[in-house]
Amino acid sequence: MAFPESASASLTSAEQAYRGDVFDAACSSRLALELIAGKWTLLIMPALLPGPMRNNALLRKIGGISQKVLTQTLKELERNGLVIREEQPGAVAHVEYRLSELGRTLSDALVALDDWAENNAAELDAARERYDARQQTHR
Amino acid sequence: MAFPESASASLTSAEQAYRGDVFDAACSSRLALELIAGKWTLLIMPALLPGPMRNNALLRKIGGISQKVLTQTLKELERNGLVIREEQPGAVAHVEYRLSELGRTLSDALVALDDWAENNAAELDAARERYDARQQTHR
DNA sequence: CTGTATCCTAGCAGATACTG
DNA sequence: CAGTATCTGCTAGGATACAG
Repeated sequence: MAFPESASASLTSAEQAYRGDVFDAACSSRLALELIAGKWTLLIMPALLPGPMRNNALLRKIGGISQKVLTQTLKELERNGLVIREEQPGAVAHVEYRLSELGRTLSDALVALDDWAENNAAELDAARERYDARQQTHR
Repeated sequence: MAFPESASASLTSAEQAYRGDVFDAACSSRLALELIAGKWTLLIMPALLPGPMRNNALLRKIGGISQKVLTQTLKELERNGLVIREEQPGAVAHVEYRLSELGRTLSDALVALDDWAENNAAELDAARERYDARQQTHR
């Protein structure tokens, strides 16, 4: 659950000493997994890879997300140290979001997934059609 | 949204020429993304990477999953052509699940995510604690 | 052993309106 | 522009019992 705390007050190089097991429901790596498994995390993080982005820009870039969910997800990502929120000085409100170092390493892995989805979506569609057609005839 | 691509031979030409955009809510690659974004998909697929597994073995290996959700998720993965379900002959019921070719390519990407989660869970924990402590003092 | 069939509930997430 | 505040529907998912 929370046994890495003893050796990781500041997390220098001793952080590699700990390795979790995602298959263990009680392991905190499960929390990490559930965070990054979120359907919006998979889009927000890669969207920030090219550079910092503002709220509205993200809203426009990520089709289908609502303002509320975007804010919620960004806040959760910030809380976990993956995204950095920065209020820019000025008269009008101006906030930028960018990836942390840690966030960038995650984004790389997520981009691979996005690419996989884009490249294999058609094959999945075809498989679904085949499966559903088979069910039709069998029942 | 159309790219020339020489992919799998089992696909029709129309399917081969298609490349999606996950940022487009209407694109079918979104469906693919949502499928693989599921918290259980991220565990089931890598669990099958070493070799075929039976229902009960998966149930034991994947901590926290229920029989119902396991069956549900496996069926959805089978429907999308990622997992193959095979009933073994015999007196007692005996079913094995294994990855398809397509599924194996996805699993590789998912394992990378699992590894990331395991290696960085401690750092996420620390970030959360820092963030929550800051909120405590600021309010 | 491998599921199916219900019932049921917490919380995710959409729509809408308002604030600094 | 960048959020917050509600209200609310939906459905993922847990518990349990039963079936092939």
